[in-house]
Amino acid sequence: MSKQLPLVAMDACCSPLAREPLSEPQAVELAKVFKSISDPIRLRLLSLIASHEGGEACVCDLTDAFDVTGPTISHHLKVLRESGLIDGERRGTWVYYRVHPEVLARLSAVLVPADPAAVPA
Amino acid sequence: MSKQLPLVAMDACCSPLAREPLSEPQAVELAKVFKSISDPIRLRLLSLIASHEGGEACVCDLTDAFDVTGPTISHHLKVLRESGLIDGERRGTWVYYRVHPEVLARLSAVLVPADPAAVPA
DNA sequence: CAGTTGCTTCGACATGTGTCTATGTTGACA
DNA sequence: TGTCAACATAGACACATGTCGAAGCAACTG
Repeated sequence: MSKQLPLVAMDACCSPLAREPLSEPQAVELAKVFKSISDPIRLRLLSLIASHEGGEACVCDLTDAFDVTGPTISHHLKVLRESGLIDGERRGTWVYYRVHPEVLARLSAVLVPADPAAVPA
Repeated sequence: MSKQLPLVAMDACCSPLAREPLSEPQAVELAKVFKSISDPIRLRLLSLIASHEGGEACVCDLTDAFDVTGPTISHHLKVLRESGLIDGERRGTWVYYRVHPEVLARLSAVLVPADPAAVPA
């Protein structure tokens, strides 16, 4: 269940996008991660897991929050897993997912604009 | 050339993803913006423009940095434009693009993880 | 005006993506 | 062991997306 990319996207990504031009390999890896959060259901899944009490959520909780079938949720969780954003663990009958905050933090850092005045309070 | 979405994605997006669950409309609008930066060429375009001297770059500069044709670059610039991330202005023969740092800043803010300890120095 | 250059738009095509139903797999429990 | 419930995987299909060549538009230059 801990099958995920080795966070390759994160090798040399912490310099903000607006500070210096991204290299092509950096862009390729970053694009994969951004693609994984460029779907409304995956964004809400990520948000539900990250904001859930205890920092983790059961798949059964997640499935109930959407109008799509179980396999579809399973597919989206797999995409998030393979991008390194979340990880799942089976405990008994249920599977619990939690986010990797470092990955989230690095994505956030990449998008910080060059102009400090543009950063909201 | 200033044809862009009215930044609808930004209506109520500044609360970090990990703080409270995203609403469905919020997720839909955010997903559009993230989708626009989920392509390696668009990420590099954004980075080239944002990090360029004076905060703006000519299309001619951008086209030279890639192995794809002019129409393809034009297409990617349109996608970035329609997501509200950049804006273009014609000055004489050339068209210059610049980023909207507020949009970048808000995307960055949404991705900030809940755990403060996870934010890199 | 005609020609040229910079950039965009159009139309076509191959590939990628989200969704479903059907089927596996894993663990609990009788 | 057999059965049930929770998730995952496989295969299929409609639709979206990235790319190109061809054509259009705008501005400079003779």
